[in-house]
Amino acid sequence: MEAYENESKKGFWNAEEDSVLTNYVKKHGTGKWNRIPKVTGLKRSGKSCRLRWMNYLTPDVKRGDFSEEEEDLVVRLHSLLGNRWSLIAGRIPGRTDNQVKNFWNTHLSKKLGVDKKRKRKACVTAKYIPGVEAEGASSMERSGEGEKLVHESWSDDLMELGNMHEGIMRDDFGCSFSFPNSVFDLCTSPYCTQSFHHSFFAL
DNA sequence: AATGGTCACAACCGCCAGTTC
DNA sequence: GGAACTGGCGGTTGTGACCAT
Repeated sequence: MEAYENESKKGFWNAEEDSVLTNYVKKHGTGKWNRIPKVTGLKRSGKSCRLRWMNYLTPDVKRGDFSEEEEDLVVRLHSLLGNRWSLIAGRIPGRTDNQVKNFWNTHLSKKLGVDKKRKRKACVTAKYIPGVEAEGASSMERSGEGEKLVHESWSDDLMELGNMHEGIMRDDFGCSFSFPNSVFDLCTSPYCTQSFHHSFFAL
């Protein structure tokens, strides 16, 4: 494998490489990315192949400018999740984490006057609330821990949001607060769908 | 037309967590 | 238990396009 890594080509992909990668994925499916250079002869690392497929070649990936709806969604999700680009992208059909990240960095952070440094590592501890957790296993649920760090980058915006919705989130945001873990799933659970979701997205 | 600055975005890097042996 | 491997994530960089001078 080292040999492949060492002779890996870098930089932009060409049409031929795209074609080789696309054919491989069509035939074998995704996963086992490190096999691709060996099997196809592509002079790219497995990671590079994965990235190229995920961000560009996947059939359902949407190209072009973000719509106003998408932009609005990114802003709202970012205020909730911080720089969790993969989570944000997961809620925006056809958009990848890289697209969302680039869009934020080039458009929205400028537009909203976000200070990048401010967003980093505002550590908050959340408590697991038995019974509140909705369907769907979460890492917190599985861990069985009473308290666990669940998010390292809750932004100031979320703190403000929390204060505005204290019926949903508790009011002691100084260092810890109780918070349904399913919020991580961005309110697709019954609990959140009925409460947090409506409150939050009605902002 | 040439040059320099800025912008947008694709791709890379380093780190971490999960899995396998 | 731990080393090696693999995939995923967020941050950063490199490059081409565009614009102003």
